[in-house]
Amino acid sequence: MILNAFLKSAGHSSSEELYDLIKRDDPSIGQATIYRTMKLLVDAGLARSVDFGDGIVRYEQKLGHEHHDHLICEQCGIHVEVVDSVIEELQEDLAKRHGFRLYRHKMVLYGLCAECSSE
Amino acid sequence: MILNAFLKSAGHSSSEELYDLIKRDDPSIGQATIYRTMKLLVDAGLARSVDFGDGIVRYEQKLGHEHHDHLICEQCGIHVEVVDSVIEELQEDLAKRHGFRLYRHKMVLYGLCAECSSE
DNA sequence: ATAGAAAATGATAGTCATTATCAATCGATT
DNA sequence: AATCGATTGATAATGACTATCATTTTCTAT
Repeated sequence: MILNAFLKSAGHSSSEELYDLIKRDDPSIGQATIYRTMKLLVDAGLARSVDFGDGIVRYEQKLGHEHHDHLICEQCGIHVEVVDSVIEELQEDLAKRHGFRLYRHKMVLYGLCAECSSE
Repeated sequence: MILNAFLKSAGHSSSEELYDLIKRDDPSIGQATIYRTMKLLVDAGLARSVDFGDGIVRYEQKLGHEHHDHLICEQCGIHVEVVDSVIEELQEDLAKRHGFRLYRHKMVLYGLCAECSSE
């Protein structure tokens, strides 16, 4: 049921948001179960957690959903998924230059989207 | 007093860490004051807050301390400040390509440092 | 089927970093 | 010195999340 709600939800949902959704179908569900299940989905490789820096863990689908970074508008909150393969390579190089073996990275770009810029 | 402790502290200190330091000189100080003051220092342009993704806000000096990103060893926790001007440019391009005006970004690379790799 | 073990659930209390509140103190200005 | 606003420290509150624990629910072996 939780998996279903998660898969149906487009974008990046928090456990809290999913809880509100699922409660509509089954008011008896507890939020601890949502938190637990989302962690399980991450372990199972179905979900990936993302950190936008606001203290809330959001989840996005992982299946057929390649790695990407995020571009967020600080005004309206809209977010775009982006990837730049050159940046990815340079990150590898950068880490290697410092003797690090790179496991993963987090990159979030904050700015103003076209809409909000023109206002 | 807080500013002093912050300036003396090398690297990235949390309010909590600064509190422990300052308490030694003045046990009467309250931690709320540290939290408040660190925010003031950020507003005043003396400090910059950094988010390593562990739920703790750390502060670094801003004066004469250019923008940079972070490379963190997931084993021993050591962190290195890095900059790659090409990456920075590409981030600008990337944002522009999506119609965004870029204000700032956050990039944290997680991996294993040379030390920890060789163990 | 069925008893007994193991896992999952919901309710709720607890964490932990941070923030709000509020009375007391400090400080500048008259 | 009196006044009024800003700052402080102590403490309660917040909010996202986690731990606990008694109670189902779900296996699994018989």
